[in-house]
Amino acid sequence: MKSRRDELVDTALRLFYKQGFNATGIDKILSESGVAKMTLYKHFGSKDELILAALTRRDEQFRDWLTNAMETASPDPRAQLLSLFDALEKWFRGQAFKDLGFSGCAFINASGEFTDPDHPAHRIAKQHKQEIVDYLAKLCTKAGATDPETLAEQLALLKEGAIVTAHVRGMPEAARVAKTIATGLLDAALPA
Amino acid sequence: MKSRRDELVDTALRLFYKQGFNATGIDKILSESGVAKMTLYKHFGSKDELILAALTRRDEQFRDWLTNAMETASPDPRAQLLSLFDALEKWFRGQAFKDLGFSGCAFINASGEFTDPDHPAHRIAKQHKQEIVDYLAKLCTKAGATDPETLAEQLALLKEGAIVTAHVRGMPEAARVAKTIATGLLDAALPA
DNA sequence: TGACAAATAGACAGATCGGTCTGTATATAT
DNA sequence: ATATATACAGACCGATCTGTCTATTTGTCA
Repeated sequence: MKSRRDELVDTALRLFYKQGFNATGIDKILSESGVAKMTLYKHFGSKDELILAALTRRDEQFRDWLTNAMETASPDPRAQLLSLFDALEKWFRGQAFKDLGFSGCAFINASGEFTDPDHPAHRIAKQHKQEIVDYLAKLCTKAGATDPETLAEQLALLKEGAIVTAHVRGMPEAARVAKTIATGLLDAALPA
Repeated sequence: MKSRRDELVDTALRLFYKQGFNATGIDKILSESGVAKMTLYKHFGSKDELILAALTRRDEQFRDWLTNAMETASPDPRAQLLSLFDALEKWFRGQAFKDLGFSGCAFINASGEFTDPDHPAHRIAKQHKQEIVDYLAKLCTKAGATDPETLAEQLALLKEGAIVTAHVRGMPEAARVAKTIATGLLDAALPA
């Protein structure tokens, strides 16, 4: 059973993601979640704190989904790395996070609204991206890459490019463009 | 000499870019530009129209800068394509658009605040990205690529990945990560 | 000098914002 | 049954938002 706090965070995440952070008012979150205003301010000190809680929830949710998708795709680390882009395409096409749809990356969006790198929301975004790079580097090591960190940075950059292209241009097939490049990188960087 | 309209659009672009669209109020644009409110509403029917004008200005400004940087870098189309990433790194480090600094891509940011693909701001963003792809495809053709459209899409995706990585993670060296990948793509796709 | 266009300052309206407060209802546990 | 914690509804506050209005000033051209 969901707590009132969970109800708030889930509703906030959904609205922030679809309509933006600054454009989403407290009152809309309250009416859509059916929670009273005082309850919000018992759990969170301010709207800003609710934003951070929503982003933290998204971080867990997204990385759980991604690592699960990649690890169930294949036992082979090389194939797992490539399956990243298959998972992305499903996301772009609205087949993951069905209650949220696809409105780009919540962390890229947050960094766009809070451009100051010291803003807490921007810091969470940076941390989220770093954790994904670290996860990819782990897989690259398992796959036998001689320079797993560099390879992970390259794959992560392809991921970001695919997300932006899919969202701004409405082009979910960007995932396959990225996958093609990634295949070439893995062929060159991994032992046959 | 700058018209009052230009003064408004330039100030609006600077504030929208640094602080976000929804977070920037009309009054701040007016006070920083020294323009009266009625003058704004004579030139533009609403804040939304000013947003569109600012994005349109940014489109011209950015593509002028980019194509100029690439075409002055070398007469060779292959080298021009690679110099895209040198230009990006200068941008990331704040050495281009000195009055604006670097706060990510204004069009990615706009798409993040106006996620609806039918929103006029999102449409302008999509169009901006498409025009850059078309320009890259033209250069790829000149460089002798057998499939210039695909190559252009790949290079554009690398560009988007570099921008996001540089902004969200504060990592201007992402331009070189992208350039390394691009070099491999060009080596494989262009005649020796 | 006089007419006209454009921009100015600033009050104002109506809505919405984030956040505070009071008072009531509900549910659990002793 | 009573005490306690939690959440409810909703009024309320000051600030801010976009957009409208009036009245005044500035600059230009004839």
